[in-house]
Amino acid sequence: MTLLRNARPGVGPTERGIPEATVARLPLYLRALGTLADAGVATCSSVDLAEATGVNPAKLRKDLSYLGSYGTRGVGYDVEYLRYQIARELGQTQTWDVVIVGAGNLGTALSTYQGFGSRGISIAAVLDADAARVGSTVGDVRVEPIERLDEIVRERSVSIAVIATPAEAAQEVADVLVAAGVTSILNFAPAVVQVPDHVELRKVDLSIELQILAYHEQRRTAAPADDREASA
Amino acid sequence: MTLLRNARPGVGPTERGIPEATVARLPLYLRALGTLADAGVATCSSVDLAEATGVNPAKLRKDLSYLGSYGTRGVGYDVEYLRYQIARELGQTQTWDVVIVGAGNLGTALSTYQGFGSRGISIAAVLDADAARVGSTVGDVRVEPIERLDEIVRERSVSIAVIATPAEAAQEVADVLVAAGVTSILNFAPAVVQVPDHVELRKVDLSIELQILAYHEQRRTAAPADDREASA
DNA sequence: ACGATTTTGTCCACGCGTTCACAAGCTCTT
DNA sequence: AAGAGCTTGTGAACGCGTGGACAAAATCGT
Repeated sequence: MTLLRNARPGVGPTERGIPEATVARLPLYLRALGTLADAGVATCSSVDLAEATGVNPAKLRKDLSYLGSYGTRGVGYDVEYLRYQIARELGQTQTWDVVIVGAGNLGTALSTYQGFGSRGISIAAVLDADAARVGSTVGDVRVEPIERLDEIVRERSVSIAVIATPAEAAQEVADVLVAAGVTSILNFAPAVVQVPDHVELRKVDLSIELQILAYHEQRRTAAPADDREASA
Repeated sequence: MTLLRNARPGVGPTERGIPEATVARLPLYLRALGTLADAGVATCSSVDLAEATGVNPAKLRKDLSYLGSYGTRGVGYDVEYLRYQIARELGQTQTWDVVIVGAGNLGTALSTYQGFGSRGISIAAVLDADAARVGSTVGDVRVEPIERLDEIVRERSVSIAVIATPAEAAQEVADVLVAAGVTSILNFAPAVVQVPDHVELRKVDLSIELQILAYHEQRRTAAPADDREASA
């Protein structure tokens, strides 16, 4: 009866339309479950997991309920079983080849990030437009020239890419990626990038995050001595 | 008349309680306005700005209306004037000293990020626990030993800090930061960090972002040939 | 075997954010 | 000077996400 969640009317149930907010938290649960498993814990309650992840217990249970009924009332969740189910839901039973465009500090940070491997992510290639960087090695892979981007994406059927270039290059890179068949892009460049509807685009802007913090700091310090320009 | 927005009843107006979602978009508008100003554009409509930022025009107008009535009906917004108003609202009329903990690739990427300066952000110090990194230079500043963290934060009255350490060190670093008086933290370490209520904590997890993309890719490819384990 | 205890799964109410639609208000032309 | 044409600012409806509260269900102890 609660089916038809994200379904367009008349098309039939979209089946397992997990809310975006929930999807964003699943990796968090997965990480906590891994820690618990490493510690030898076999079973945990929603309250345990909630404390380990900083999430409200009711919210956590609701999140998990979207995947199915994997818990046991009165007992809790089997750590390994739940871990597998979340990993499967996130698509981590397979390995995803990811291309990273831009071998600056950020691109290098991503390329050398430990822990992608255990989460179904494999760095297929790192590319850069700067000839001085091409040929050097970051992590396990050699830096390729940007000209090979299209070729590499097609040959290896890469569907996920990361843009870690300067802002000026972002849109052009995105266009090449889309044309080559990439359908999910993570953009770190501080620029608005346009992609077709069928391409999933997420963006992370490090500068914006700091500006948000500065806003809160300003409000904090401005609040006590208010009055100025208040009513006007 | 539109005062008393986020006010708790009986306490009096909280004055300018701008929704969090709006605050997160203001830096985006600010960047676009900078681009327009550089291009010599004196005036722009909400539709222009919306296109430049990829935001719905109505949403953009509502966002700006939280700051005040800075537009002119029938005309649009004065680019320089609006730019100044948003910058002021975000606290960019002053400069915020920021401490970066961790001089790995990510910490280095942040330290060398161009464009913090023009957004009221100044890197006060970069610190690392690895003696091999201490003394080297990233951007303009020398890398300091982690032991000096408390001292530096107190001396320079730093209120904003970035954690770019391995996950294991994150909580300990956060504790030192909070004890030293930091009230806003941006955490890049893949770990759940606990801070007191009065401290603002934002987190960015590069691995989680990629896992979310992988989820969507999986759904995309799994959808056509469905049926498997569907109804059960 | 049965009641006490624990914990899940979910209903429901609330609040925030988004978007539409339109009145208010400004400029420009005639 | 008056109307035509824009564009802002906002009221109102809607939908999503959150969290409290509780019934359903499983285990444990006696």
